Amino acid sequence: MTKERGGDGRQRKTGKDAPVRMKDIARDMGLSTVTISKVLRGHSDISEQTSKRVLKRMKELNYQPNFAARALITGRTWTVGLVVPDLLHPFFALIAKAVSAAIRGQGYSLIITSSEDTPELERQEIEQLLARRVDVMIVASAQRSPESFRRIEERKTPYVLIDRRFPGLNANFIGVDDEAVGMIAAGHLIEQGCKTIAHLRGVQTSTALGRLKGYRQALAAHNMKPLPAHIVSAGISGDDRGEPGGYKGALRLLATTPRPDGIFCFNDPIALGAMRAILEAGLRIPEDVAVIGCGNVLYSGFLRVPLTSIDQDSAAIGRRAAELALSLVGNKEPAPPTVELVAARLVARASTLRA
Amino acid sequence: MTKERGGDGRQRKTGKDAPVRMKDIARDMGLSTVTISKVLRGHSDISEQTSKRVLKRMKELNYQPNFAARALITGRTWTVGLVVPDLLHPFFALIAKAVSAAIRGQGYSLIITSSEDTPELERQEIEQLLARRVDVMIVASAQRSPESFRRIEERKTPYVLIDRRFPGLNANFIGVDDEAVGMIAAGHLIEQGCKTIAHLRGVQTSTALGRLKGYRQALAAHNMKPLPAHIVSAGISGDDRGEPGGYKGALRLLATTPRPDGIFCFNDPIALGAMRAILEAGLRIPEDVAVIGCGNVLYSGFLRVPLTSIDQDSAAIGRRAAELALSLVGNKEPAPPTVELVAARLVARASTLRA
DNA sequence: ACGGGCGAAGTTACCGATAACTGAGAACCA
DNA sequence: TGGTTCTCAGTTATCGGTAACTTCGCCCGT
Repeated sequence: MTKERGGDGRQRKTGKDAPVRMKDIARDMGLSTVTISKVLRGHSDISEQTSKRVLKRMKELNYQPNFAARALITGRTWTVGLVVPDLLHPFFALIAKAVSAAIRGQGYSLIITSSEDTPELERQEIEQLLARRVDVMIVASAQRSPESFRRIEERKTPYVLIDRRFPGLNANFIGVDDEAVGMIAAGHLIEQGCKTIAHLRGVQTSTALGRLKGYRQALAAHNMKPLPAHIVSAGISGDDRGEPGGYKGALRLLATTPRPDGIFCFNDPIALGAMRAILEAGLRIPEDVAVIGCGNVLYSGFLRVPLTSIDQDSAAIGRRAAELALSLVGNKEPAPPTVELVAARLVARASTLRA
Repeated sequence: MTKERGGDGRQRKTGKDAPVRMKDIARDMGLSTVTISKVLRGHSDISEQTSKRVLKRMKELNYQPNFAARALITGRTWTVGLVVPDLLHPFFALIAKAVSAAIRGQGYSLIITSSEDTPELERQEIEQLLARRVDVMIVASAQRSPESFRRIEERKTPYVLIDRRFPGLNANFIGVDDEAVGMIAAGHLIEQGCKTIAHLRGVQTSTALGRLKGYRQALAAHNMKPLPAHIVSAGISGDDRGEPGGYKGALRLLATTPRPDGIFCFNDPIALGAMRAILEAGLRIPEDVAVIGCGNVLYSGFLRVPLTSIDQDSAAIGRRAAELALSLVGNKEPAPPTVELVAARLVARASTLRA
């Protein structure tokens, strides 16, 4: 009648090697499981001698704690979730890399998901991460509204927004000062002697709006005012961003009168498309039209015309976001939100230097 | 004396909302926990009527199973581990994106780690993934020897190698036929009239060796034989790959006599560096030196000289690897290894077209 | 001598699910 | 009518850890 299931009767010498458990070590050393557990967690209850012996035996047996069991009782999964719009975009790839590096060695693992710039998909991915009970989330959101984040807050999972933020959502945020970005970019074009400066803007995100605002401010400071036709969106609904969007947008800009002699592009892929349109139209960069991008993440120096860009230091964004995220784990009370803007800086190249 | 811990006395109406558990639903409906569990798993034990009611209530309460608890008893974590040498390299970024897309909606999550092209770091990352009991691993390895993989096999965790493989390791593999890549690339240069074809090779990996072999074969087929000085490694020990390695390597090649009039580069970043060196030396591409890369992952069409490259269809590699990986989960006996090579194809651009 | 305090380890209950078995009726069958 | 099958659900024992107590000596002070 004796039930002989795994629990005790497990064979440990047959080479079947199911992973070693605390129970195995405990029996092996004539101690209780709890003692082993305490040693592992550096509990003060244990004599130094016992502790050393146990640690030694753990090494020998190559013991690895079972994350699932631990998570079940402690509620912590030692997992960080990262949601980005597109892993292929170097800006986000670099952030992912930086986050990964920052949590490495802290015992955390990183679940990375891509929303493909689709709000609905992003919502689902966030639900998945919540279901997995990640300890904290880092999100570069493609949402239009902050609703999903209310959900995260309900679940009391801390999170950090990066790159894009939401008006009215008082959340942790790491990113650049997009207004400054817009001002630097437009200001640079003005310095280079551009008289008619257009903006190939992004879709309705805080980054796009901020850069637009900065662009307007820079122009206003020099008594310039953009024509409505000189502010064109590179893609309407997420279907047409990046290079193709830049190409089409630039075509529209080139058809206006007066034709712009400088274009500030929301990001580098868009700038790439814009440059293609400009060159195909038989115009010269930067003599006829100067182009500046944003992100500085492409092999910008190797392009047909090396592209001037605003560097956002995405590695720093990723690193700081990870550090902030880890600091939030395990807090009883939600800490007051931290907002941190990293510095943006101009990297001037041939596409704007009219020397 | 009655212990009143979480178990039963949990308050569910206070807005404290700890996640809903099976137990909550069970009590709510006057059923047992097990019944709920069976419904969730589509057990045939349950009447359609009960099943529907339970499912409905689950939806209403937004029930989400606790992965940790499930993993603890079933041994499955519904987690896939992906190890790549560098997330920033578009080739691997695209693979990550494809893997992510392929497992999306299958209930799996993806833990992505980067080895930074360091064998020791990769070993550690693999250990982490094993400790987390991922269901299956996909690895683009930076190892020199297949030792770490023996470890994975000991643990009976299935895995799929991508891109790089190991002689003597009979494992699942998805990648390109590197010999074919080398032959196509060198063959193309020959067709374009190059007489002296050099190779900027990669470090000691199966990919580098395969491409080198294909390169030699293509030359041999045309009675050409490369000078030893015309085969240069773009980086010795993982410290100097990519663009800088290509630059330095090309400088060495340009100093040889006879000077090569065609260079087959191990990958696109290396080709970029090589082109920089060539242009800086006052030579023309492709008239003086034709350059071909491999990967076709950069914005190759937008470069100063648009780069001819061998497309490896990395999206397909990622997708197939993910499909294969998922098919391995839960198999009792390790299935005989699957090896699958995706087709490589030439994308000719200005850097080789001598019209 | 005796209660108190302390160091070091053990007991017990539980985290939230699932595997494996048990049980109560209803339907079926000879 | 008694036995056999089905149906549909419930009981019980884990999974591998951890939190919160409890226990057992032993040294101390009064």
